[in-house]
Amino acid sequence: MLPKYMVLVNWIRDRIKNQEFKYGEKLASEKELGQMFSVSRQTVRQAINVLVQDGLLESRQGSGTYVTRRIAGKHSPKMVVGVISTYVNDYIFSGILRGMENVLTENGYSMQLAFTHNHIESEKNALANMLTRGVDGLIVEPAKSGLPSPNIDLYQEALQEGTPILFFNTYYSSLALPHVALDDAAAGLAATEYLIRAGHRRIAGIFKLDDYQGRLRYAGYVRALINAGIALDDNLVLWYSTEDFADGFSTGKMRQRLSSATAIFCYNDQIALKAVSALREAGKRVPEDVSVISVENSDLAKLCEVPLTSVAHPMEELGITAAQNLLHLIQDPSFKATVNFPPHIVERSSVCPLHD
Amino acid sequence: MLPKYMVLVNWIRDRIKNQEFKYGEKLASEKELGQMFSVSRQTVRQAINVLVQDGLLESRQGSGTYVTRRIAGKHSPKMVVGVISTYVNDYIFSGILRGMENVLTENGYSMQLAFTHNHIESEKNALANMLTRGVDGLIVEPAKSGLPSPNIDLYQEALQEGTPILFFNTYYSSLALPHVALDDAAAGLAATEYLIRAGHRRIAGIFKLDDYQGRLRYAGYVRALINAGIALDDNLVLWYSTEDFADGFSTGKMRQRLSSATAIFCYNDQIALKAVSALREAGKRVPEDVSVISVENSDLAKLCEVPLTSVAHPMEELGITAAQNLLHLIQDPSFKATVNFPPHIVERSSVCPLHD
DNA sequence: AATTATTTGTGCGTATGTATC
DNA sequence: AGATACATACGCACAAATAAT
Repeated sequence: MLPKYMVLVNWIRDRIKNQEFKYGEKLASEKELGQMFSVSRQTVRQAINVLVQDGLLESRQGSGTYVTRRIAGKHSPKMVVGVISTYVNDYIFSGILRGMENVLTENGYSMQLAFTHNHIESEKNALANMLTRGVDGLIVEPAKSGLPSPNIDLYQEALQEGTPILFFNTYYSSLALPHVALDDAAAGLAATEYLIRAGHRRIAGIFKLDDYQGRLRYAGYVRALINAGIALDDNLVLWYSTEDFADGFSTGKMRQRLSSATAIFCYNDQIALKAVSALREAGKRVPEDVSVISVENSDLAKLCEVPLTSVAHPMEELGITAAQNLLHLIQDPSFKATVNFPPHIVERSSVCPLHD
Repeated sequence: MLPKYMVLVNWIRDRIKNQEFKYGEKLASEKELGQMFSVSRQTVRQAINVLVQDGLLESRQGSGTYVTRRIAGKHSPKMVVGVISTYVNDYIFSGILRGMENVLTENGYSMQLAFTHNHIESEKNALANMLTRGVDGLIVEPAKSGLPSPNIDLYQEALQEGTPILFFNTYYSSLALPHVALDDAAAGLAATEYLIRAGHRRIAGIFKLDDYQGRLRYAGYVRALINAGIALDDNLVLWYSTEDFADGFSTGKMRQRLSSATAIFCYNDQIALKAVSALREAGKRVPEDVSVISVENSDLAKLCEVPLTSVAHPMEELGITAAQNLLHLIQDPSFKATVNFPPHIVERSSVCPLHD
């Protein structure tokens, strides 16, 4: 049997959640509430006290009891932004982090950081932790964005509590939340068109299947082929997952499936380097026999033996934009924060024109 | 006029502060307290309620009211560790971060991160922020560790509040706080001895002056020379600061000062590469004319034109150890957390034996 | 500018319920 | 089973702050 004061607590809390009692609004007086619920004034006070401790209500002697104003009110801003990313060691992430950190500290915010290693369970823990602890906003690179997410309820909960969320690098297509990312479809399109312009027609593609970026880059790749009137050959398309790569991706499969291609579009620099070694094992030279293009433009791409032509990732700029837009969102929840960065190809020496 | 219940609140709070009421101890019953202070039981309850909300007391129905048992400090554990580092983009830091993050999340902690860019003022802000917000412990790479720090009072404040502090990479020699770092003196010693064993005697050194690591590596360098009976030539020693490097360190000075050296010990890979280009501009070859050894063993050292022989930095291991030891310190403030990692030279091709 | 009604804050007395020892 | 302690609940009175008249 729920105590009377708890019944009242729940009644008020529900009404605040449903926006029926809006921020800043004045509650009925203690006497009135007591009459409404046929309880004593002391009981009403006990209920109100719980919600004051919770930070949902604020009592002003002689005036009344008010629903706490979220913006510019007493509901103290924590000045902390939660950042959840997939990988620490990722080359791209250190650039993004640099950008975010500059913007956040300049604006007096500090950053709470967690990594998911692209595991759903870690993401769940990180989200729960941030929500419990309380952050003013979340910047998240979702885990396994290419697959349906079981953490959607946690994201919803955060939104209901008024915590703005901004995705970066990738996003869940099923959630209508803002994101800041490289335009991955355009990147796939541009890279594939680049190969087509160099005369290639048998163009293979290697894509990551559990990240939504992979799907989008694949979509761009397919569109480029269709636009050029080239039939899509499923044998030339290879999908891999986070776990595949960790297990030591077998290059045997690569050699076999890609043997007839004259060019390969690779999901990122890391997999591109794997592809290059696989090709070398098969006795093929890059770029003379097979051209390779990738996405990321990391140090790896610059410094490896055959410097890779690659679609640049706007790391630092992306981090800056993400942080700025989240801060906007904190001020104004209706702010349109989505940004897609157009791709930009950095030419090096891993692609050459096809000559038969 | 203070309300009666507040008088009681203060009375109890004082007694807890003075250890007169100890952790876990049972308080007098509400009725008794009421009689003692000649107030009603309701008033006593109101006072107790304030302290329960404060986390100082805990009421158990049917049993009594108890002083909250707490772990070595004023506040309940937040399960958050603050990490303050100098640079985001630093190659070493991403490895350290990876190690720390793994340990912290495995133990249910989250990480609040801030960067100082090696500026004292940023460090001050970061520290103040962490202390205000409340963290269970701090892992700090101090800024300008080679110079006297004006932030010492903030560190003291944190310690007084019972927040353990662990330094990493470097430390303030004036503060008796634990640290986890590469043994920089031993690194300087080992690297210089390596050059001496290769027959070099005119060995220059380039050191960073505002980081304590620079001083220690210099100390190791000097010791190696003395041990080998080589007189220290001040003309062969070059000092630079964070700001010098940011301004675009002039290679002219380097060329001039180092012209007579046959080998150079460099503070890190970054400055070593600067030195290599300076030598090249002066028409000297590395390693044929001048040998170069550095500290860091970054990707840069591996991938640059003349791969650098370098003292390896135990990045990930250091991060793991730092996080583990901080967690130990949180449990047991008397834990000896200091670790100095022995240096370990990775041989590449930037050093060759002296032949006249 | 002073008054008054309203609203919350403080404080007490009492009664009953329920968990613990 | 009984004594004790906290939990819930009601009623009343007055103080202090606020807002409207």
